Amino acid sequence: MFDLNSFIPYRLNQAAQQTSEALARKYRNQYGLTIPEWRVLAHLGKYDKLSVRDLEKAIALDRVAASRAGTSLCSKGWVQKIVNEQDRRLVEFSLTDVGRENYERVTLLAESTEALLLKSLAESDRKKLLELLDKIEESARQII
Amino acid sequence: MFDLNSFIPYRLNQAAQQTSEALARKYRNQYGLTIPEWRVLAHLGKYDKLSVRDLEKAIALDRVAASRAGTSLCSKGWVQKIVNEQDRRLVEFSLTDVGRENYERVTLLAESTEALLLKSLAESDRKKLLELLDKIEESARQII
DNA sequence: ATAAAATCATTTCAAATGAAATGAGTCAAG
DNA sequence: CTTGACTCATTTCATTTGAAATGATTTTAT
Repeated sequence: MFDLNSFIPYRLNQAAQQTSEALARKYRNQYGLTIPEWRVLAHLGKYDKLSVRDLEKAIALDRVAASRAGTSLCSKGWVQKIVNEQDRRLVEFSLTDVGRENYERVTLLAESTEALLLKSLAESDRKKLLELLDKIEESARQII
Repeated sequence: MFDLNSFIPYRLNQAAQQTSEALARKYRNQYGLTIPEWRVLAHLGKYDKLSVRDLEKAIALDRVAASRAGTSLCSKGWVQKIVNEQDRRLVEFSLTDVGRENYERVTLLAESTEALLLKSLAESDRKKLLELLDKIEESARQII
């Protein structure tokens, strides 16, 4: 008998949704941040300068969402947009000083929330999970 | 240095999205079915009679989505709605004969697609993954 | 018995989303 | 050079989504 509760795609969705909601509540309550904004922030913290296209590729936001999240972070004063002088089609997003400070804080919140999510898992489980997700994503990409 | 790619909530989202998209393509191409419709179908295959409220609780669709998916399956002729005579607020959804036939077919497609997703995993990995997702979901529910 | 509160499914409407259109800039071929 | 094909970010607009409103029914409290 088919059981949705042991059907991996469904369970991945459930787990993703539950964890995203938990995280989203934290970000929203403490920083008024959405998940797409957080992703842009997190990626800028690591890569310094990124165009909308870079973001689209790197963090699985479509370009409209990436553009909107970046613009919204700009209006918070956390991010600045600078047109690339070599190629004036490109808009480079980067963290402001305030953005960098908040990046540090939000990252701590993200990490502590992740720790709560993983509290009943061993460190080896975390590695194992990432490895399994890698394989599943790889297979998913091959399905037409 | 914080890395989004080893951040569990992000990776769960990625994996869920990739697998859902792969599945959704299959359902849409072969049966014109959406994911919410498939979930309702799958659950009706197992539980026979379900109200919108039952569906909401069981398969993580809000009641609007559940109602819409059920109604849409009705207009395909796969599902019927019958008002419960004991409690006339309740609308019981159940599979028609055609719906049951299609349930069998779609379930096979779901299982074969799942097998493709898991092709590089051992059977023990599948169990392990479900166990890890259980624990994470449980923890997520506890986060305010 | 009756009124108020609660529960149910659906509808409505405003917000979120994303595909296609737009406008700006670059590249490549002649 | 100049034209036409690309590539980029943003805007637009139609669709999707879900919170709140609605209308129907049941339960609870008096």
